[in-house]
Amino acid sequence: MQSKQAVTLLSALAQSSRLAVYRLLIEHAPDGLAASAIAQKLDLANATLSFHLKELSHAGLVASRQEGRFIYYSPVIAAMNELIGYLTDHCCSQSEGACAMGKAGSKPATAARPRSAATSKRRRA
Amino acid sequence: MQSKQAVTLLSALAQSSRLAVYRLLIEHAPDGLAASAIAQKLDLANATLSFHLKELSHAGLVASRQEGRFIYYSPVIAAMNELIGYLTDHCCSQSEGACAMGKAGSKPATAARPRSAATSKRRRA
DNA sequence: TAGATGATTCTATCATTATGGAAACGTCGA
DNA sequence: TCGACGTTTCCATAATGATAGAATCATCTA
Repeated sequence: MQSKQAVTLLSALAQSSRLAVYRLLIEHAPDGLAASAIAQKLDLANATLSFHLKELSHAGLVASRQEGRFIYYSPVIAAMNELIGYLTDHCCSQSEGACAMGKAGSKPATAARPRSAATSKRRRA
Repeated sequence: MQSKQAVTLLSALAQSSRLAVYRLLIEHAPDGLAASAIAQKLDLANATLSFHLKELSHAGLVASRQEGRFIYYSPVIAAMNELIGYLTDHCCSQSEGACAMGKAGSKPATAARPRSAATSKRRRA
């Protein structure tokens, strides 16, 4: 992944509504959610949500599939993986390998995760 | 880390000049670089660079120290760690733990061993 | 076919961000 | 004290982004 692509992904996530949409979709992966359900849960106007969904899908962070009248949106985990990989590759100074794996102490269960139940929460070995 | 903070960090990095500044600082960590050196290397006007440095430092991604007439900027690894941790915590669906550590699909060595990149020149994916 | 519903696009408006010249501020060496 | 230099702030301008009402498109049911 090159920087231009990274900027695209970062821009897509650097907006509170879009980040909320993405997080909501993650909670409902892999099936995803219909646009109307997202709009209702996040209290967004249809046009506004559609605008944000277009941004997210244009960045490759979400995918959509049609089912009847509904369009379901689901997160593209691979894109997020690439982004995290990019950040990891560029957050470490060569003099000290102080990146994510060395620290391991931030906070395992950050906030109340409704139904995640912290099952697969072991990030990094 | 909460979402608001994540949006702040993502916004700070979601701009090509700022991402380039941060990457440059990472290459010169932990000593950092003087603003004039950054401006010269990235071919940015002084005022523009100062604007971006303010953004980055306001987000907590870079720190500065004064040495005589020079002000040196260096990256704050902990902030990037927090961001990566946040993304990692929210990029995994609970149904499949497909995030960075379990997958190893996109990048051969990096995903499994998050340390690599800093030493090598070939950080492309 | 019509009607209802879900979703997007069109359009306008408002807000934020990016850029850089000019001026001001700080620090240094003489 | 001065002038040189590095950096930031002020300011105006241009570009981009966010928001949502209204219109449009698409799909289902009857």
